[in-house]
Amino acid sequence: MSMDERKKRILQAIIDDYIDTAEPIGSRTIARKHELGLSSATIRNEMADLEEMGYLAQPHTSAGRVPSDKGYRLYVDQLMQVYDLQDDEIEKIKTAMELHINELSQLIRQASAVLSRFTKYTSVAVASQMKTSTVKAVQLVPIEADKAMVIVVTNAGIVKNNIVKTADQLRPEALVMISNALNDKLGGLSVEKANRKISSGLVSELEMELGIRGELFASILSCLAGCINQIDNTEVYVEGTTNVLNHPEFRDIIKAKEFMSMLDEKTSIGRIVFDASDSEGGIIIRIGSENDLSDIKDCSLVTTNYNIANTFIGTIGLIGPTRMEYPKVVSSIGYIRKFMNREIGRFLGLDIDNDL
Amino acid sequence: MSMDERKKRILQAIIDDYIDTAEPIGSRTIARKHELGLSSATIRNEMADLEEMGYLAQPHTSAGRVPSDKGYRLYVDQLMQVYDLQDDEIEKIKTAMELHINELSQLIRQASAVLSRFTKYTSVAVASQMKTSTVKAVQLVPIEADKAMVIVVTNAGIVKNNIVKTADQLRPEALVMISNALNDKLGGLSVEKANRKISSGLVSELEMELGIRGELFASILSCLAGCINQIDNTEVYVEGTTNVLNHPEFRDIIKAKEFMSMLDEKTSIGRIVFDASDSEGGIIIRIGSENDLSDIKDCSLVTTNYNIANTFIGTIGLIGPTRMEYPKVVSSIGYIRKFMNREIGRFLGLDIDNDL
DNA sequence: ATTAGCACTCGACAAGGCAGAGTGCTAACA
DNA sequence: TGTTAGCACTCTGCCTTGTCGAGTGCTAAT
Repeated sequence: MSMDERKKRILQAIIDDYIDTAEPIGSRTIARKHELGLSSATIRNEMADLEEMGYLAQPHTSAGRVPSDKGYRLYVDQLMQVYDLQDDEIEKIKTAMELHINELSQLIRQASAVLSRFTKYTSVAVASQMKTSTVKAVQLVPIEADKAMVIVVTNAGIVKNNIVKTADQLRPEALVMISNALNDKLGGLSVEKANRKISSGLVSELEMELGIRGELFASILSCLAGCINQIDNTEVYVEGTTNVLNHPEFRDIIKAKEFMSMLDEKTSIGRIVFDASDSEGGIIIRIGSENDLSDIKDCSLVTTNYNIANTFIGTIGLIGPTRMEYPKVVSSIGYIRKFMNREIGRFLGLDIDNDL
Repeated sequence: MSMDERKKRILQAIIDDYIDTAEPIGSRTIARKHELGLSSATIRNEMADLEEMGYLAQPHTSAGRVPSDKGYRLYVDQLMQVYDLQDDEIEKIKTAMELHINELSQLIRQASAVLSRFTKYTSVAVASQMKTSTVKAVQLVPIEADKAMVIVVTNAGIVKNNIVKTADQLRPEALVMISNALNDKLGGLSVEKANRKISSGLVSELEMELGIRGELFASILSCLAGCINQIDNTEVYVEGTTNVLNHPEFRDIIKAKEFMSMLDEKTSIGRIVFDASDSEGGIIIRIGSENDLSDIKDCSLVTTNYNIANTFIGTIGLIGPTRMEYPKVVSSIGYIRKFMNREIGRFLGLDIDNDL
């Protein structure tokens, strides 16, 4: 039995309908609603074939068919029709993203929120893998006689700061000296290297060069190390969790609860999304059991990476029932991705100008 | 008809049971489970009285009674027995709060999360009303030739920063001058006053004093204004939304959805929580219709303020069905409040030491 | 190869019946 | 006079039953 063109068209029709209605689809429905020029009986036979081939499943005898994960896979790979965002939809996204962005994380969160509101699914954004980031600037700011703020800026525009208690004897001028020395030593290093450098004798190195007693600024260095470690922390933003309640597959409150608890585990969902992301600019679709975690074996994940120039910054995606509106989801994510890349570039001052 | 002691004990028994079981309570249940030395018939008569007086309600004839808002009010005011946290519970909270706190907002979020996880209700924390904050330090940090970071620190330890594009001609030394001048001018001012000062001719004032052309640093000032405005932004943290799904009053998915959507409106729930907060150290309980917003007329809100010395910083609380475990909730919030106050003090370097 | 027809299956839904928990009322009791 | 026992009544939840509609597989005719 082979997968001929007719079977594909029937499968497509079934999946389209099922995505729409969430009800098992019967042969008559297809015969009526789609102009395939076939009777319900013929379609019935084809459907039996498709089931045997594993593309469809039957909840019970004498119900209609529902797509299997394998069916969805064929659908997203070959059958579904590209959905072009309408002008007004693009406008809607654009205005929703219109916001005074002050921090990179704000942009990411905003994008995540817009995506989930627009698609009515749950969005997950991971700002991760800052391991590739490099330290751009280190600065010490005196705040009070015995307190200073340590600030680290990375090339990706991430800013971390921390207040540290300093020795009373440290005068502001000394702070400036230390600050400059730190910039010299750490500027341009990757986060990992900077960390290693701090923990391997930077104190005594500076002690010699600056002529300041090490114990006076040791606390500053350990605080700095803390900041740098924070950079490496992957942040996970989940938006629109309540959207799942709109989908009939989560009508059962226990299912809904499971789903939401799973999303509350930010780190694990972050890992899943991150692991799902792949290579460069593509949009990755993971359907049901294709996902590693069994918790989401009834869900699909559509993700993409956002980045700047060639630096990978993070992943953003949507999660929903396997019965997802793939065409719309894919184009939405594609658009948001482009939008984010442009905004991030703009935010960091790289004037990349591509039209949207 | 008066509210004698016996009626109170019966009411207490009913509410205790109802909080436990979420089922309407009948006279026989009370007679059996509580040692009141009364028959079900007597209790029945008393219950009829309590209903007439408005403390109880009946879902329908021939069902048991449920407490009304008025009943809960009497309960929390006079009847409920103080719940003392067990040693192991305190330990649990303490270890959960054990965390390297780097930012004030992190502490608040953490406290909120712990509270919701411990009580199984939904927690809301508002870090708000920074209007009373004053500017402690302003700092400009050069990042690249034509970019600088503007940093503002307040007396409450809030830090905001922003990157700004500067004129090429501004040398780092000029930045230091401007920075110092800004500290002079704005240090100690309230957020509002600082804002007003910036917008009312600070540019020309500095131009004169420093001998630097105003247009060179106007962008810095507007960026600074942006930072200061951000300080004023109230942040709202909601944790444990999925907890509501555990309570039978939200078994209906529509109710659950309503509740969650309401919580998604961060600003409005923030306002409600904030409005509910009152005066100083007390714990405020708002039961059902006592709340201003009709959206939560089936919910109770238990809130308290956290602060440092005498400066009000924000509000934290729990939201759940009116059928709440008030005794446990109240003592949990009370404990978290003390804990936060101490940690905040410690974080800001005021070594207040009170045992917990 | 396709289609019409038919018998069969299964879930959804409404109607009816029953058991259990609770009430209000009345009359008896201490 | 307050308390209690007893009884008739009511309402919900649950289970059973019957019916309807959508869907299927199979067979025979086209």
